[in-house]
Amino acid sequence: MTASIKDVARAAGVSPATVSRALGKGPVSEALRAQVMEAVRVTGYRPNLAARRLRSQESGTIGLILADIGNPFFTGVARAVEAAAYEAGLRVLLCNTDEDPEREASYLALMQEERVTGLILAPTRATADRLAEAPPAMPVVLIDRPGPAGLFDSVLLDNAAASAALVDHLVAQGYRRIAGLFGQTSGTGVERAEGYRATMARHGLAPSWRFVPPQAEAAEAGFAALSREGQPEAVLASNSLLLMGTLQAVRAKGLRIPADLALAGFDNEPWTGLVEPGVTVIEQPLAEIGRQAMALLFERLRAPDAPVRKVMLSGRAILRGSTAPRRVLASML
Amino acid sequence: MTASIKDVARAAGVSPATVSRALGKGPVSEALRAQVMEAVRVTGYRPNLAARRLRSQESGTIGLILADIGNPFFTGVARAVEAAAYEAGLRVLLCNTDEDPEREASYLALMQEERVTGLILAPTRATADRLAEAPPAMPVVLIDRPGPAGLFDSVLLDNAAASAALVDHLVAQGYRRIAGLFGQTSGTGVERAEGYRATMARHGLAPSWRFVPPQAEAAEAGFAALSREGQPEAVLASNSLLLMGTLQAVRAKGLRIPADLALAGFDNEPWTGLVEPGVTVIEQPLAEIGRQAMALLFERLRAPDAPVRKVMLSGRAILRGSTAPRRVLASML
DNA sequence: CTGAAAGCGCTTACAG
DNA sequence: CTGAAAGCGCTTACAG
Repeated sequence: MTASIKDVARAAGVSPATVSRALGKGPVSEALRAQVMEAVRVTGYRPNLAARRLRSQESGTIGLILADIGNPFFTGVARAVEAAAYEAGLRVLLCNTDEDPEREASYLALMQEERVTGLILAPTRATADRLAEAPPAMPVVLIDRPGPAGLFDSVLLDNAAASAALVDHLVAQGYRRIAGLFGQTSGTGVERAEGYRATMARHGLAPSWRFVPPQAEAAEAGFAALSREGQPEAVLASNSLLLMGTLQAVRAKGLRIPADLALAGFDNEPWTGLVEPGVTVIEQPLAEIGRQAMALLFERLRAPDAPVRKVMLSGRAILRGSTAPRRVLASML
Repeated sequence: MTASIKDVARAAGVSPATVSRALGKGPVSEALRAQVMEAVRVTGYRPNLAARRLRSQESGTIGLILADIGNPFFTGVARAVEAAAYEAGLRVLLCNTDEDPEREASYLALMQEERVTGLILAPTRATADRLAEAPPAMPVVLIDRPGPAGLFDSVLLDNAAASAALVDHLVAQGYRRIAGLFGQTSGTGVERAEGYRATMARHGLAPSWRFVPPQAEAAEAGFAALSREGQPEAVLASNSLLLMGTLQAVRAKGLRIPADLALAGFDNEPWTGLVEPGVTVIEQPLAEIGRQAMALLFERLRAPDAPVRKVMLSGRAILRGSTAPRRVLASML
């Protein structure tokens, strides 16, 4: 089979301990180190990580559990996490739950079995609740989605402020009947819905909203349901999948944007700037979320008993044609 | 720290061997199994995968090395691979190279060190070439991109046929000056370019193309370069990032599609159907690519010496407004 | 069916 | 700086 450290030792005429030291940080004379390197080359030796981890009791791995690998928000965050981990000499074990609490539980168990050094997690609401009862054995940083209050370090967007900014903008542009579609599986959806409702109330407007599964098809159905309650003048969608689904529904019904319906949402994906008109969105600082999550994790590893920290990042509104000022008269074709 | 199998054995009043058997497939009496399960519950025991792998000499893991986790093509394939692996009781170790041969080499080394059971890989051209000299120690299946001929199982799109279909369609719609932008890092880009050139020749048309890095920004620059050689009537882009970059360049120049320029490319991403007009694309069977890759891997594990197999899948052309028939007269605003 | 023992491939005190 | 020995937490022939 594959060469082991013993084979290398034999080829180099040294002990296995010396091979281990030469490959690691131990003190070895230059002469022996060279012999060992040559023997490594000749034998094609590759260390066995399972053995190394078992012996050293260090996995050298960060776990990253995300809700949807197909969502550019999460891939953007994953990139940043991986870059920071790589710099620190750590590996990333990436898992995708598809918003399924059962898969989340299964991956949480896996992370324990892998004895990962730390865990970065974007939990569904169901898992966020359970996290308090059965906290993982390693440090955890929550990203994008809130967990049980005060128990875990977290990096979150200021969702209430972001929703408020969108509603304020729509109101300023002349829209009043503003409806909302929010993801039902995440605490983030709840926070954005709260921000929406509070801001509508502040403006003295009646809210009209639905919680739906975070998928484009669900948004189409949700939009149809909202429309049956009275055609809205504008729709706010709490993530890019819902935004896309809403746009598809709008196109299917032949509605014009923004003349018949204004549209705003979250995540500045390339397509939101390519459709006509462009869609107004809240841009999230993906890379910063990933970096901050790793920073919190490292600090937690250094100081396990430090107080729990919550990092709140602000989104940035990107205003486009989908929320142009409302024309009260019927628009002229 | 965490409980080990010894702790469970002590709590259950049995030997570690019995615990191991109760948790695995070994023969254990129902009574002892129940005792063990209760002890597992009490101690909160989770098996240590590093120890299990070291002892059993089985990683239970498939490696998946992809060129770009941000490309929906690859996330789609990854989903299918993970689903098939999960069904087989295997884990997936997912790595993202960002088209960087150095990172590819580093991840190939990692896969050896993890002793993964098998490897699914979408290599850059640079790595594909090197694969012949230093073949990995485990079975390898290439996806999306060709490798050294006849050495590895592979699942590929029929790229020449797909390019030909797009060129034939453009020609049938009345376009003649058809330019091409192709990704330079992958063998796929080369195959699509070949198909483009051969089909242009078959129609007696002069080809005009550029190889560019597979990024939207590079496509904008590449499109500018092509335009300097004479404004094309149509552009073919060999993947969705290049397609998006071309569309952005077209928008920036104020060109109308298809009146000033027809556009066609690869990958049926949602945005290609949402922009106006929709963009004609070749849809790839993402899930099928992932499934076939896993199937080839399993067969290879079962029969290491079976002949090398190459699975060729066909794309499906989705025709949209971006390639509507050419109007020879200046279009009327 | 069950237990005692060996050993997977490493790293790391312990001596020298 | 170097080597012999122990041991990380499991699984698996080997006996019984």
